[in-house]
Amino acid sequence: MQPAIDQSRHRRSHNRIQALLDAAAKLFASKGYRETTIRDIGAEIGMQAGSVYYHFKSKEELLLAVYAIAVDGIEARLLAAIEGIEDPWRRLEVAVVTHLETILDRDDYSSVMIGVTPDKAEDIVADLVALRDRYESHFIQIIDDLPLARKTDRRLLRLMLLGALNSTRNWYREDDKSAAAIGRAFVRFLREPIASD
Amino acid sequence: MQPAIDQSRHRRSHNRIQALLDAAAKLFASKGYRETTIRDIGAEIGMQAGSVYYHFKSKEELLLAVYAIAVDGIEARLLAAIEGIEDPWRRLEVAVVTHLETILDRDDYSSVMIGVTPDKAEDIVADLVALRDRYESHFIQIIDDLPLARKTDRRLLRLMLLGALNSTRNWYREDDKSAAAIGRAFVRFLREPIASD
Amino acid sequence: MQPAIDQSRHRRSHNRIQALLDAAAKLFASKGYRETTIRDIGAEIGMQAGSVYYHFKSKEELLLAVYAIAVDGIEARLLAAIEGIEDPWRRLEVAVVTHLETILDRDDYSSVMIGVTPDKAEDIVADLVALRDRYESHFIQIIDDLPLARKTDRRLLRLMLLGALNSTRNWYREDDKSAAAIGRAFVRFLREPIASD
Amino acid sequence: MQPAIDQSRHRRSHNRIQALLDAAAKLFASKGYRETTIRDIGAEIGMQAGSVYYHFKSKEELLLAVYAIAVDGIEARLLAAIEGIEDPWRRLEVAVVTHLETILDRDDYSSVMIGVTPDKAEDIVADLVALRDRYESHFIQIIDDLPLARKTDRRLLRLMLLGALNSTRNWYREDDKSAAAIGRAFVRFLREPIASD
DNA sequence: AATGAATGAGTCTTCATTCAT
DNA sequence: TATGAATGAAGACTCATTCAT
Repeated sequence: MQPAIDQSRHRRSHNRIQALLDAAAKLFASKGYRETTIRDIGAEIGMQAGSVYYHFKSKEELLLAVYAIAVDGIEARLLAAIEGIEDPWRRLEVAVVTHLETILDRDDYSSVMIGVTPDKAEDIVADLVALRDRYESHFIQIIDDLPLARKTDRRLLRLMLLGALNSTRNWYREDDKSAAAIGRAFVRFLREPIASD
Repeated sequence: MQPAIDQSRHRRSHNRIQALLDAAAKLFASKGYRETTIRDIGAEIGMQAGSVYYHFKSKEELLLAVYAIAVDGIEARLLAAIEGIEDPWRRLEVAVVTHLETILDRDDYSSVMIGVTPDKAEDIVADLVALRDRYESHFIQIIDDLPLARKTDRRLLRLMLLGALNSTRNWYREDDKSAAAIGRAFVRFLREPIASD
Repeated sequence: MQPAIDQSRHRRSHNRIQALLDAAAKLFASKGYRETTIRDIGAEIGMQAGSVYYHFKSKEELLLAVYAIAVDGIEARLLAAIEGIEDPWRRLEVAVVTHLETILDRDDYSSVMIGVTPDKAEDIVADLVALRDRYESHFIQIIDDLPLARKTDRRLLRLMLLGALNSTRNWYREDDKSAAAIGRAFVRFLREPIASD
Repeated sequence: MQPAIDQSRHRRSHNRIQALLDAAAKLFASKGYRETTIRDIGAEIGMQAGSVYYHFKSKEELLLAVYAIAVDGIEARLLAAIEGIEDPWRRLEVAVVTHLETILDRDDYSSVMIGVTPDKAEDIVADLVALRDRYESHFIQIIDDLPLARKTDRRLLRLMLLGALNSTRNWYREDDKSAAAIGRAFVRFLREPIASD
């Protein structure tokens, strides 16, 4: 008879948690983990610092939650994007473009995952790293499927590519080329000989 | 006859500043700027926190000094390494290898320059950025000299390369391939077609 | 029926702020602004130094609050005292006596206003001065209403009187004449010829 | 045989002490005792903070020295000024004008004496007060010599006058009336009835 | 007579966290 | 669910003072 009440409660609570996560993601992404205060996060959604602790038992826990959502999101996007694509090089290109679009379109969650190094939160480094690894495993797979010259160090290739990709957030500006264009260019640099003659 | 006296004086004081810089570089590099305490730095060389301020007027000033030394050092190494090399691709390779050897050999100073983003120190962002730019300008030059296919976006190429290079510090371990090997591989990935057939 | 609950809540919190203000007023008045520590103030009411910052965002803000209360209080007393008095000289006398009674009865707030020069708190000098000016404007008015010999420099007269009044706190002791007696004497010195013959 | 050497030494040292005193007086007068750093004082004359301690064994000792010189100076001026003047009211006027000219002409030493309350320096309060008292005793004398109406509280009169006089430094500006004019006005306010009719 | 270096106690302030309500 | 109040540990920085040289 009154599930509505509970539902609304749940929903409301869910909303608050969601709001909290969004606020945290936004601030962690823009100012950094250390530089963001629990107070800042609360203020963002009109909540008192103390209240945050009703939902998350520590700042690190909050970071972990954001990280988890980030990985879920970017991973889902990636898988959806490459699904059904057969050509290995095409798969890579799509994966790269998708990755870049996600982190450069100022998706706060992914930005946190890219921008906050796990070691900022001592007690959960392992979890954070595991999360990242889960996501990067897809790139391992994709690169493994590439028809490459014998002896190509695929690990190094992946590391080079991801390093380049993730550092785009340090210099990318709104008026730059599109994320997609940049992604395609990166793949082309690797695939086609860039030297003239 | 006894310039030694003056020298010892100078040397002692100079040593303390040097020790301070080394300690700061070490800690900034390993724990991060924000995460490092003036107390930490002092303790590292058996000096009281307050005493640090006799030599540097603020934590930011200390960071700036470390940054400056870092750039002086890595820039000098780079220029020395590529001097006299005519072939443009060879120049790039040497530059890349030198850069990597510097930052991966756990040279604390360079690590700070690579690892500490300028915006962590509000009052000196500009100086920090200027310092970085000075160093990166050499890569602009080197890449400009490369004989590349028309329409190659050289800026993007540089950004990709430096991004990949600098992110090596996030995954590089002692037992990995040598810095030189990694550097050469990176250049090869760009220069030669990696695809089979 | 139980507004008491809300009241007690409010009252409790209000009490802490009040207690804080009282403690600050007391210490600023007796030891001086610079000489008083946030720790001192907290200790006075059994509060941790850090906790003070929950209520006031800086030491200066606390001083400003004390100043504001001081002016509100002394101004209200003054206006109440002279209200309805028609005779200008009588008004002055009452004003002077009231002023003196307020600051000599060891009213901590007023003592802060009289004893702490605005320039001790850089960021709020202007506010402090404005507050003082608001109070002193009443004396300007009162002296303006006095029937004085042509050419009397009323500004100088006010400055002389207030200077004399406010410096009483430097020498006044409990066993001295009463504040009222002193005030009346001061006015008499100005109004009646003190010279014999 | 070589007193010259010693003399020059003495003289030189004397110069440094004098310079130190002047610097201290200047800074204590303009910024306040607490607000002035030993470093500030040293810097003013190109001397290291530590060196100050060769000449004065503590900051308080330095303040005491400044105070003493201040009193010697202002007292000498006062005595010289009133010497030979017979008329008691004229003596007062000259004393007042002289006092005002000394402290308003930005004589740093006297400003310190007027502006720095003895209690800022715990260990030497007594000495400071004694010094002040010595100077003020002359005003006691001068006022005692005034032909005043029976029952005039001469102590109160002196306190009022000195209070008014010394607080001029809080509001006096360059473009104000001259110190002498202000002094004469103050005396007139007391001597002649200011009321019209 | 003066300096350079360092000390150590103290200052304001910040912040993650706790907890009674 | 959430708040208000408070804590306590830590952090950057200051400054009178000391002392070997």
